[in-house]
Amino acid sequence: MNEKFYQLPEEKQLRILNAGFRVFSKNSYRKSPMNEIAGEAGISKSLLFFYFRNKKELYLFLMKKAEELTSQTLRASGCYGETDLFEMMYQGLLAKTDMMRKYPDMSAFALRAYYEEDEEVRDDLRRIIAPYTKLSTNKTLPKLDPSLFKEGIDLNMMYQDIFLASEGYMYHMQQGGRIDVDKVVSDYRKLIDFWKSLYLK
Amino acid sequence: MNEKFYQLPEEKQLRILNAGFRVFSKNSYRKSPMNEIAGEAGISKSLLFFYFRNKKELYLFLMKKAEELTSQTLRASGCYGETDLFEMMYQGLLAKTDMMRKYPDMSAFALRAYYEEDEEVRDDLRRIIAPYTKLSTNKTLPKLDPSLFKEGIDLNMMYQDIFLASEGYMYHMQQGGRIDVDKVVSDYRKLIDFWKSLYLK
DNA sequence: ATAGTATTAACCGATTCGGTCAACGGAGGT
DNA sequence: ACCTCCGTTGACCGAATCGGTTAATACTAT
Repeated sequence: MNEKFYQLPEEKQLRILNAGFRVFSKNSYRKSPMNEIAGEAGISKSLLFFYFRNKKELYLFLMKKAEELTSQTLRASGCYGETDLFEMMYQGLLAKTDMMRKYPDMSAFALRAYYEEDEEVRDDLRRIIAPYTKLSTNKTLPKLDPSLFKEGIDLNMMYQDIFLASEGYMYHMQQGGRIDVDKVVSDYRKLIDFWKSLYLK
Repeated sequence: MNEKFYQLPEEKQLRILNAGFRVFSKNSYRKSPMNEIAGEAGISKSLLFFYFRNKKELYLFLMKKAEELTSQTLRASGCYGETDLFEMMYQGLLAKTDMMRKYPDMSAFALRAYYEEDEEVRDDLRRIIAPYTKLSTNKTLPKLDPSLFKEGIDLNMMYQDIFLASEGYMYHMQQGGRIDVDKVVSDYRKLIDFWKSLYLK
């Protein structure tokens, strides 16, 4: 892509990025026209083609950006340093919501790109996603200190419970256009506290 | 639509329905071509236009079919007659999985149609969805007998927990192509039993 | 004015779209 | 063998859309 893109005022860069995320997240790669992205970003199609040589380049650029932003945000959130399982999940969701404020459609875009099958981009796509693919084994619970939890609790089931509910939250957030992010966060915090009182000694 | 459609062997009807659900669920109404649906169903585009006068008619027919099938299946599942909250949710998920076996992409289609904004179908769509819209207040908990549950449990939070986790399950099921429906059901059953041991006296 | 840069309208050839229509093929009936 | 009916299709149409190019415009600093 054209280096000039980075010299743009940040607000304009953001508009273009988000327009790309938005359009590509709603339809497949092939069914997402460049002029629609340009229109959403408030620029002309020609200018979009000036910054990105072709559609494929823009698409892959967006994917790289998404991967880079998520891993960076997640690392900076401190959720990996958390020892308390519940606080760790809370920090994780906090990080995600922060990103959703700045890039509302990025996660939807990434999710869709993950399953994109179009031969024009498939291979290069897999190459970008590859490292992230193995990491998605987070359905299995991390190591926990059983002495912290009430007796008789099936920790495996507990983790499934809170993991699925958290995913249900994320699902809610992405569904149906705009939502009150702050309310979601505070609701989730309440749920976390509920779980703590339920499971912790 | 053409009455001849109903005279088709059921297997062929099913193929056409599912092809429509599939294609319309992956892209917006405008970006879902008729020839793609025909190809997916294994018939020619001409024949598809023989059964359905135009794209709009097919789309609305599918929506009506989806609404009709879900409400009917849900009613027949007996989940409304259940008094036990947990068993009620289990029956509800059972009904949904049964439908997913026969119409794998119907719920994804219905979900997407719910937010479809294309002016060509928007108004007629709303008219079909309207009754179902008010009903979606199931985020608030039904009436429960507190004496059945352990003391000190915040029933409101408990319901949010299991409701969200259930949605997380449904989310899992729809995501990422084909999955083992039977495994999902048995996993969910385990989770239900876990909740019972956790919350019930 | 000038030079350089950011931005666009207009255009191009190729493809796709919704929809039509004449024709094909097979299964009786005569 | 011929006819007829009917499910089905390939070929076609005009319009729209697509990715991408280019020549010209608007803007800005000198």
